[in-house]
Amino acid sequence: MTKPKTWTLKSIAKELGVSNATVSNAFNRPDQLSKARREEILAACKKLGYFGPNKAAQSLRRGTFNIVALVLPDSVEYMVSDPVASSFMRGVSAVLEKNGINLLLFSGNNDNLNSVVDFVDGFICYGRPRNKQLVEQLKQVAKHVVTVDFNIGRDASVNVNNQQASFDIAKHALQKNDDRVAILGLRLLDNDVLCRVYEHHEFEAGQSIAHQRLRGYHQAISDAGITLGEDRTWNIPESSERFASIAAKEALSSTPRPNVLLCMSDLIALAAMREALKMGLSIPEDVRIVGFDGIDEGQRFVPKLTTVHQNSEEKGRIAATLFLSKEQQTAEIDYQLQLGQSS
Amino acid sequence: MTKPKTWTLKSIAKELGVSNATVSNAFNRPDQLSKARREEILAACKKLGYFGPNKAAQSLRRGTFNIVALVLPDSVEYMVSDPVASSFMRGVSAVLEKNGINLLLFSGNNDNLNSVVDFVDGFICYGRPRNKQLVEQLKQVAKHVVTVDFNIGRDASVNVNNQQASFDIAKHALQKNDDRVAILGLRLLDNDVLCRVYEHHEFEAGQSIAHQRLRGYHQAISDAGITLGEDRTWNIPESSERFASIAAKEALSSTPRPNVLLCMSDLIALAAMREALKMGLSIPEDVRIVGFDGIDEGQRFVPKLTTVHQNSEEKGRIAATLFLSKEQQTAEIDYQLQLGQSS
DNA sequence: ACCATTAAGTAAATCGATTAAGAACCTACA
DNA sequence: TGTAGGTTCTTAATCGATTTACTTAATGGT
Repeated sequence: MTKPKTWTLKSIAKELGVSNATVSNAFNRPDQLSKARREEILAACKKLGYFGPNKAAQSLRRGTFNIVALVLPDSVEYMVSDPVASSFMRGVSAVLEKNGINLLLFSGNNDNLNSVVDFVDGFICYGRPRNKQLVEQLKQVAKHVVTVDFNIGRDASVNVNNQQASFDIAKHALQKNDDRVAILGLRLLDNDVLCRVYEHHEFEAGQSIAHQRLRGYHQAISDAGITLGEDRTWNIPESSERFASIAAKEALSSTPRPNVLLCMSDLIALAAMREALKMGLSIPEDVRIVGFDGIDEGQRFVPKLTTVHQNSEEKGRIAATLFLSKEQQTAEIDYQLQLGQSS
Repeated sequence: MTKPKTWTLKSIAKELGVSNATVSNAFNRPDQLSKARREEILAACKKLGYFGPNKAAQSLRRGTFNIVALVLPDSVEYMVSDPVASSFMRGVSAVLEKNGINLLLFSGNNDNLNSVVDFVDGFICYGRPRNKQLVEQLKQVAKHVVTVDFNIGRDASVNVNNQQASFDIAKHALQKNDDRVAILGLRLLDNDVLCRVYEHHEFEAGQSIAHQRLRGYHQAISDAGITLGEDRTWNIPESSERFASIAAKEALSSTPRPNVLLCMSDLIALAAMREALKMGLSIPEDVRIVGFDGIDEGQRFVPKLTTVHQNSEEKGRIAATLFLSKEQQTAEIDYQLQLGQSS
């Protein structure tokens, strides 16, 4: 009597001699049919091997998917390499998993939301996507959007006060007004290359994390009565060991040799410490180094890294919770200075 | 003249005074209509703000999704914490991204494939999912399945010879027949607790990675003429610093104190090295420690970790490529012994 | 001038479900 | 006894597309 190899609601209904609607209701609206009928239907389905309504069809009809797209700043590849980003993802997924919602990874390199927008309930964007077109689309897309670490005036956003935090850590690192400062910046420029940055005025109003942090540094530097040289800022295109080492080596060999290194990520700071030690410099006597993020490895390194700790996992949890509640609000999350022996 | 706030193929067709089919063809089958008509339609769509056929509807009709589910052994949370797993994901995503395919993360704790099966083209399973029901469903699901590091007789699989690799590394670590060996195993048991493992015979035929590695160790140990004590094996439920430290401390304080520690992951080995150093032991003089995986941090640690390097990223790339090609085959990938100063 | 192709476009079935509206029957209360 | 209300179930429209089979007109070869 089993007809199709793959059952559908319709074929099940025909098989059992009831209407489509009744089978659907058996799964979705128990109050719409008698208890006896319902159990009879469910039992038959289990026996026949029908596991319930097709989710894709269900979603098309209902317009809900139980899937949220996590929009990454860059490729998925980059994301899982970065401990901070990983923590964030951990937080997000913990909350979503608990709510039976699946996570779709979406690279910030894509130039079109299109390939996923019709499959998801909305978007959680972790950092400004590298592709500008994507940003424009996110501003307009007719689904729920939560942004993290940047703001495009959408439904909700989660932020750390990067400028204040950078100010605090820089202030801590700077001691005398003849300190020789260099900045190892992360993604100050969009050009994907490792280089020094000479023009600073364009960052005054920038909204990216890097620009916010840079302003914090600048403020602390000028408060300390120091004038930052024009060629004392490096742009590192991604938070990787390779680029960071090159930049650090370059900075530490430049004249005048810096005795304070302000690094925009812990990964960069760790690479810088390794290079400094390799060059025979002592930390913090010859050069003081501070990071940003608060990753585990920084606390295990000798000397222990001084950095700004931000609880990325918590950030992820908040972002996901905000998404689920559909509230419209902006959450600012805390940070703490984590003092080590590197400064 | 613009009627709906959100355009559909149908409303576009009506607006332009052509049939449904023609609009669809304009997007999907250029050869089915005149070039002029096609360009006219596409231009009109762009102007009206219709971005092309709804993907969910398209997928329902076509039965293809451009989404593959990555089935994780455990929670998403765990996955991104583990550097080896992250590398794997990096490899997978690099290949998929290039092919315009999106990645849906699916936790191995789920007890039902159901919530995603209707949304994806198939599954790439990284390691045996923790939930047994999931395994059963994967065996039967009517979509393409590629398994990695385990085998359920589905379409394709990618494996490392764990047993051989473990044999090799253990052989290297063992030097004399009075060596006192302890094993820090990862997920030997399914019970989620940190404990010693006394019963070994149940592992003889086990197919999990942990069991394969254990057999490799056992073989090397017996080849070296050593008898492994009944209480010399620990089960660590997950590759985390916390659990690993506790187990390592316990092992290193046990009697007789081991002078060889075979660790089933680098994360465990690193934790063990930290504990050993903290206890004032020298490595490798007092205790030789070897790991498995070949993560970056192991190579930066002092002393450098001796381990089995497996190219996880490559593994990911192969798995994804195999998935896309829909070939039916089993790939075995290489590993290398990476000699450091820890043994 | 005739028939066979080819091109361009349309009508209608279909993918697998949900749900508003209504039919049929039963109960109960005034 | 008539009617209001409640159950239980069905009919049919709908979500937003794709695709097969068909119509019509134009082209070309002999």
